[in-house]
Amino acid sequence: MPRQDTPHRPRDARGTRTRILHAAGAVFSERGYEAATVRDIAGRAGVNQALIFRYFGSKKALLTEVMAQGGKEQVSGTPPDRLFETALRGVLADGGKPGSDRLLAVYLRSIGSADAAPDTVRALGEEYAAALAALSTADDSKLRAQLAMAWLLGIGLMRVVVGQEPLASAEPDTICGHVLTALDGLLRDGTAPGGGGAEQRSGERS
Amino acid sequence: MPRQDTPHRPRDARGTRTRILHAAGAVFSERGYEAATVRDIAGRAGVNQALIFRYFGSKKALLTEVMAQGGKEQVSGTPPDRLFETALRGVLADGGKPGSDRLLAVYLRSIGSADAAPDTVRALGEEYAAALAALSTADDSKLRAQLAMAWLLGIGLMRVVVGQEPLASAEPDTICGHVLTALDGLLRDGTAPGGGGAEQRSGERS
DNA sequence: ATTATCTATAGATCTATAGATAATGC
DNA sequence: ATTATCTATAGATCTATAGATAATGC
Repeated sequence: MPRQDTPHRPRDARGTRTRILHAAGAVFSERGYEAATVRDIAGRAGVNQALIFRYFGSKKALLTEVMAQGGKEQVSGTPPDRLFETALRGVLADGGKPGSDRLLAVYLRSIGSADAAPDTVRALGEEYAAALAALSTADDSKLRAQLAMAWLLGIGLMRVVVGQEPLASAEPDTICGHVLTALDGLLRDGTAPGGGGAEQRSGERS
Repeated sequence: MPRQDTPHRPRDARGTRTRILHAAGAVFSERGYEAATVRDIAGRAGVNQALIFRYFGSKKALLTEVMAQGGKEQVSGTPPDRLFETALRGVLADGGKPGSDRLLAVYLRSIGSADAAPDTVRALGEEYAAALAALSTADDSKLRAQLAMAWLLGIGLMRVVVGQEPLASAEPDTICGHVLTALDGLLRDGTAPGGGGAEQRSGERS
């Protein structure tokens, strides 16, 4: 049998770690946590499968690290009144490039199976919602902010994961216009909404 | 070794099939498609594991059957102008009882891994969106309807799967009020939204 | 006799580890 | 000498099937 044409690669600990992280982001976002295998990830990263355990310890720890990258900076680096639109546009920006869009897909695809995912989503959503809640003077401003975040996630789910048309191919500007218009009152007003179905009964203001 | 205390159960093909379906709904909704095992499901149903393959052929076929049950009746049985609120209240109704709430959790938890899930969600969403789209005279009424459906899914995701507070414990009436108020214009108007952030740039029309 | 139920296991994964091999730094 | 990379495999699943056992219908 001839010599395998895979001799040892050059030694580059940091580079290998980064390659694994990027590959994991791609594979987790495409297949979800359970269906993605460490061999898939190692293959995509072009590294030996055992190195994943050397550098990250376990598959779950790798997912946690993938989910931890990115995310928080956006909250502190964006003024609250632009935060929602910025996040929404991040979701809408199509998914070729590595970044927060891919991260969203990782969350959405792993939420069902990996027990770490709901915690991470909850923590991240908590931060966004707290910043958004500051915009409203309503006493249930946090609930309102979370409803807005829920819409954002739902749009990402239908567009990126489910791929439902025409939503999946619609212009970001169009979607953004609809959503921001609809949410304007919810996020800004302190007044109780009056139109819809069954709002808090009108006598009850205390 | 003494006789096993599990002699053959009474023969009840239809009953067994039903028990498996119900147990599958519960387990899939709790753990997601990948993490749920046929042994879990058989155990919960109180039947032998091999019967799942006898009655459904494969684990994936079982998921498909679980997802197929329920769903469609609501669209045809509800007037379009009540459809969204009815579906939203179904999502908000807490999940002890077996029904469409459980079904939603199955969808949300399996969307990442099972390749059948996105198709099913897309098909179901298509029906809802088509009915909802009839309410609006806008030329992008289908997109608007899908945005509404996306909100519904997102709320379910944050409330049922992620369990984010205060959203998870908020009164259905309160959430319903906020959401219906915000969506009022989106689902009813034919006029282009004018408020938000970055609507289509005003000069660029053709 | 028919067929629902159960036992036992094949066959195919997948994560994780122990320890060999080889590239780098001194 | 140190340590990044690779080989080989343990150990633990999990889906699915072949065929034995036993409950029902005639």
